[in-house]
Amino acid sequence: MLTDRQSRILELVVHEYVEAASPVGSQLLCRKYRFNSSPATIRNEMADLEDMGYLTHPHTSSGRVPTEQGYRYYVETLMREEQLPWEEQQTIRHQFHQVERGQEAWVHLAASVLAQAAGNAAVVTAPRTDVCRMKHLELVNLHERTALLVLVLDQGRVEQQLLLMDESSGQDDLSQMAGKLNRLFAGCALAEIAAKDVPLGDGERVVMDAVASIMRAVDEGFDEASLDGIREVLRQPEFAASDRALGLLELLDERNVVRVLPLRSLARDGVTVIIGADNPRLAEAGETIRACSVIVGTYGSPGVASGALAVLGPMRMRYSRAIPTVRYMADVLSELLSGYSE
Amino acid sequence: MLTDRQSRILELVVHEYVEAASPVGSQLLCRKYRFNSSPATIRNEMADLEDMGYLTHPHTSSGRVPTEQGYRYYVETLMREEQLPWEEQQTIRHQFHQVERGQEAWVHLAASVLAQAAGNAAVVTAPRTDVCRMKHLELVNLHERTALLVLVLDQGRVEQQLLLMDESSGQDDLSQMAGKLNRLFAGCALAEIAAKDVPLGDGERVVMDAVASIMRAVDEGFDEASLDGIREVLRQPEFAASDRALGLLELLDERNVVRVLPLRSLARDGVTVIIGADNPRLAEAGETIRACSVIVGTYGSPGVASGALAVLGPMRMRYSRAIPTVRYMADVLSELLSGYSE
DNA sequence: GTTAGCACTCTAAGGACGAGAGTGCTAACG
DNA sequence: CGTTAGCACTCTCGTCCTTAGAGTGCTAAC
Repeated sequence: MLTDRQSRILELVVHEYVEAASPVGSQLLCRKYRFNSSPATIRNEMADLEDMGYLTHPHTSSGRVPTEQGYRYYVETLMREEQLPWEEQQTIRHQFHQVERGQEAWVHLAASVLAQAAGNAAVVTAPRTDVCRMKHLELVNLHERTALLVLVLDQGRVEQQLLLMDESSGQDDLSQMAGKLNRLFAGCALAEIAAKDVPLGDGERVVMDAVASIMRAVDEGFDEASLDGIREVLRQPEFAASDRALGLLELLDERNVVRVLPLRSLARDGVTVIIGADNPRLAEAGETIRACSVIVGTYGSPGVASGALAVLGPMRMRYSRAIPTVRYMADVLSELLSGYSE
Repeated sequence: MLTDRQSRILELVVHEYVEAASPVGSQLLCRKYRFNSSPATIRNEMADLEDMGYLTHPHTSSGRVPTEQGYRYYVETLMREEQLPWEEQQTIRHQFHQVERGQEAWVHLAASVLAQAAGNAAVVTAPRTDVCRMKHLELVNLHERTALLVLVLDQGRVEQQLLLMDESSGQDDLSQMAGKLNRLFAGCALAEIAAKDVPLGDGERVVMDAVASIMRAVDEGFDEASLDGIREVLRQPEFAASDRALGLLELLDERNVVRVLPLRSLARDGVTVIIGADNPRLAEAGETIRACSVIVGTYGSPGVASGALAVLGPMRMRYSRAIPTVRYMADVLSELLSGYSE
């Protein structure tokens, strides 16, 4: 257990290091924060904190830097979350004001807003249910035997697929077929479609096979996710070396973030903070992410539809700000989602 | 006009500098390429080439580096385009083999394949016609008064928009309305829809207003584009300094590449190579792009539907490889597109 | 016109050096 | 006994110097 003074010192070291990004020494702490102990005392305490594993030394004669454990203790015990200032809240809300452009755009926007608000990289996964249901399908004739299947799932997610039909059929035929399939299967989950076991014609078979394969991919596959704001992270001094920067870029490709950061399985109730190699799931993700922290939250409601959101930045991150931002953003997205779902 | 020997030297300097990324001196040229003139002679020629503006000196006593003008002369006059090796061709074609996931995915894939093949960043814009035509629209009931408009344009481009209807209507009402609007307007361009001047009900008005605004945005707005492979470029030594890297990342955001690189207006017939601040349209784009080159091509056929593709990399780029890659890729995309359009 | 020779220039890498910041230890203090 | 002043020690960082190496430009000879 830490004494009050030790706590105070640890807190200040974290605070100062997060702001200034350079190791913090006993004098600085003493002067800047009007500590009523002498530098020598602080040094002694720091040495103790180091023995306990909360601080380190980059080299013999430099100031102290928090360890992973130090950050963790700070976040769990010492930190006071800042309230998100009112204007900030308004700015966030405001950006969602005029958007009515479908789910994908919505997720993009959410990631971008979160990244900006948190000043770090942000990931937002699209909302989804446990098993998706087909809401509506449409067939559009593109070219002789080529048709476009447009499949609307619950939550307004839209998937498309090209179909090569056995025989060429006009738009009217296709519309009629779509109508029939909609009447039969609208509102069904994958299992229910299979259970119905309705006899289908050749063309209908092709369509429903495609539908099934899309729905299976959505059910089993990785979430659709949008990523934004890596630039903010790369601006930080820990990524000044270009090889590190490349490492991060390689890791955080929009196409595979969710593979590396399986947000849904990382998220617990409320907001979860993962510091460095904290989490076994992330430990394999390599060097780069071990120098980073991730703050994960969820939005929506478990029964109906839900998604996850996360802020990712260097371990030296302004947690007291980033955590409430994720919290607030989760609320906003939940609210918006409830206006979106059935 | 350059003498044969001068041409030879310029060619070798470009070649060597592109490969090794460090200024090339007279001795190296002499040894490595078994020149049958002495270093001194080469030095004299180099000095002449420098006077004529084809080469420069980073500092008094270093080897020579091509200037923009030097690269341009090389590309226009000296370069022999390499034939893309057959396996490479197959690799490219192969990657398009199994894709049937709609236009957006197609464009993404194209950008990714091009980036990989050229070893540089790549941009591909979605195919489009001069004015888009609506092919089909669909209305899906999401939530009381909220409906999702799914609009399929020609070339299979799908746009979505949420609609807030005046009064709540069931899926049946919506489908009926969609049917009517399809019968009226399917195949029409924006102007033709306006010209028809059909009297519409309140709900129909809302839908068609949304349709018109989407189509206007597509007609007038920037092309949809996909970007990939910036990492390849950042790996190059010219971007080792992290501020430069950040500059490039800022410039080449997927959301605004086309703003900076208006591919369609840059492209001429065939393949266009823009070296450095060559092109007045790019000159304003700032420092970063002035150190880069862009190779632009088009695909599709002007009357029907066409798009643009580009490779972007440092000015020190392997043109003899990148140019044929763009050329070949343009052919492949054209072929694929013709199977896609009406 | 070409080339050998040479003085000159500039970079890159390594070593020396002092200033500055910080530590750890010891001994004195309240 | 906890706290603190004092001090020697360590390590970084920027600067300066030096040296090796690569390359140039010029001149004079071939």
